[in-house]
Amino acid sequence: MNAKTQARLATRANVFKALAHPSRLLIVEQLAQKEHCVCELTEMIGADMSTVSKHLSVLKSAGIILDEKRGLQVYYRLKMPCVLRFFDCVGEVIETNAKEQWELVNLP
Amino acid sequence: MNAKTQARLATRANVFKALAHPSRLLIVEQLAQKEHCVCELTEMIGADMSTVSKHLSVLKSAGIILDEKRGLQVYYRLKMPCVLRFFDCVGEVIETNAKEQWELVNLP
DNA sequence: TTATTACTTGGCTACTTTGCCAAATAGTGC
DNA sequence: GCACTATTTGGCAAAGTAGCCAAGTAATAA
Repeated sequence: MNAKTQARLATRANVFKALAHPSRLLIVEQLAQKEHCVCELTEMIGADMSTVSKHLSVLKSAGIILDEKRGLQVYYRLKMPCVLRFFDCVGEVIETNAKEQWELVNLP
Repeated sequence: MNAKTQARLATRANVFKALAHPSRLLIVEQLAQKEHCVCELTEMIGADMSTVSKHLSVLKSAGIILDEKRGLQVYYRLKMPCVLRFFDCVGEVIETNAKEQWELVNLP
């Protein structure tokens, strides 16, 4: 594998890494509905605000979300709505797995 | 956030986690073309075979790929081709980021 | 200016992931 | 049976990630 391929794969892997956390998926789902300030997302997630802020910065660095300061609050919104298309397939993968698990237990 | 939502998000995050590594992305890309045995993938990735085998087991546990033993070799193939749809959007995210970086440097 | 609110950053510990090596397993052929 | 090849598994050290607290920054308001 050459250096260019290596770099391309690492860049792509970073986008997946940014989405590979339950709290960050919740953030993306919520921002898909409408923009939210950090305090609202903190409330939903139920973690320390500093923790949520760090999750937001991971998503922002990956280029998935955007921030805008308005007064004291910082509002975040989805920058790349195409990531939502991922979710259908992920759901499909999970359903297939669940079905196979079920069939393993309930043998005919 | 209730326990059910928590569980749903954790399950989904696992699928993204499985894809969040350059070597595993290469594996998915290659298996999208055709099935490959572990030795071929090891050759492409250029790591220890035990390392590649562990990457394959991560993808298999996530339900993304399938294995089939034929003689001495184990052949892997893509089980959920829908994950390939992710790649277009990831490419879009990366291009947008790159363009913005470029504009930051080359101010008008 | 000081106080207050909303958020981010630094620092630390606990936990997880990665990758190599060595050992174990499973087929094949003699 | 034995040797050989392809793959998986266990164990360990190094690197990376997550989350909390405390300290820092920035906007607002008194």
